Amino acid sequence: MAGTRRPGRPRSEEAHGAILSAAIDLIREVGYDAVTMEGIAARAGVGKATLYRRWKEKETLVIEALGRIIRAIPVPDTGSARGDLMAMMRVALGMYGDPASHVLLSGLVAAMARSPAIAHAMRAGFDRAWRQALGQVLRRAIDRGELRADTEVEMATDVISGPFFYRYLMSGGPVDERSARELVEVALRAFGASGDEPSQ
Amino acid sequence: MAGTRRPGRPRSEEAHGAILSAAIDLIREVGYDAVTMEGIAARAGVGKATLYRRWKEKETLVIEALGRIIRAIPVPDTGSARGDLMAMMRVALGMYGDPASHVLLSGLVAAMARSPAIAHAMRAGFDRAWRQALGQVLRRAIDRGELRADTEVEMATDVISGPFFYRYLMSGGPVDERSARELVEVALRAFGASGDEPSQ
DNA sequence: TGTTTACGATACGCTTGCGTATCGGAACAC
DNA sequence: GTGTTCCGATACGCAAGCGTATCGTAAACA
Repeated sequence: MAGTRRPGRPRSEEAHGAILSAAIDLIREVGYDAVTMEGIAARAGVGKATLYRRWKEKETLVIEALGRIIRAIPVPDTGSARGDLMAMMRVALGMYGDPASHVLLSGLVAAMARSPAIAHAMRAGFDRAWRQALGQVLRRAIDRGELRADTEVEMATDVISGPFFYRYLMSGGPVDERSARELVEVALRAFGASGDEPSQ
Repeated sequence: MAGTRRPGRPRSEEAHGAILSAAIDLIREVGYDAVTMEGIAARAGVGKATLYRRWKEKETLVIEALGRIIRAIPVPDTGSARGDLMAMMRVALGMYGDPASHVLLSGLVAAMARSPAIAHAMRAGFDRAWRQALGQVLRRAIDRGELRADTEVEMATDVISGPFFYRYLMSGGPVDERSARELVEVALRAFGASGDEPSQ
């Protein structure tokens, strides 16, 4: 398998990358639904045939493109639950702070509702990376005794993640440093070990 | 103004309602983006001209249709913060429980990102009705001393609303009675007046 | 050098939805 | 009745994107 080599001109890695980049750019600009194969080809500077030689449909192309922009989220270790949670909130703020994220995220959320493959890619990518990092922060805080021993990590994760997601996509409420601090204090009150007094 | 009456056959109220119903049905089935004026007309059993006589574009038609399905949410009054919050959670469960809500909600979320008019209609409708009812529940609990006097109602609203929204549209986590109870207990620990001990 | 495959570009027929126009008939005011 | 407007239905030209096919050229291997 590894050594086999097809005759003829090999597929261009450069074109491959340019197509995936163009796809992501367009999803950010016009949203998933409005992205067309023609548009991707034009943006990437390649012919349509080059796209169809590699992907049968937009869906699989986009799934591969999503894989490119998902990065592992580094798990912060500041020594305290408060510091670690604020570090996680800043990761979220970085994502929400990019104006293009709105069209990108909402378009993909809509696509998830209609395409199980897109839903799987998003959950196994973005969502998983985020909740793994946050889950590790929470479990470490539980082990250190900063958070209640009976903390349900899944619920805590969603209590911390949900409010900004909801504000960003629905209510339009503030998604900023100040709200992040509020939210962390709320989480510490909700899940903090009894006896701990949240600071100011 | 009020007494003026145009000559000729009046516009059919029946057709008007049929069109709006058809629009909502289609948004639930295929999502906002995939809804077409032709599809709405066919589903409603009217001619396309009847649509264009009343609305210039899909956007304004949908906004009027949204107005039809938004209802005021009754503010529960069970006597306790826990009971009131659970009643509110059951309203949310009712909405999320309908499988068609997924395509409806996610499609509209995507449309909000591209259309300020849709965004306004959603925020002034669904979102406002929900957070007004929940806000009233929270303020009453604060007045009764069940919740901390310094509770930020906006943050509390989003801490309670966000997790299910996030699970429903992104992570796919459980949105059920059991999770609702967990979430209410979390909120009571986070915002409960000091000294109060959350039951079980 | 010859063979093979991919390259960018472009043309093709096809489908879908757009928004408008037109039709005979129906519902209202006068 | 007469005039006016709306009714459902349908035809129209237009634009966009689909997926395929076909150019001549470029890059690999034998």
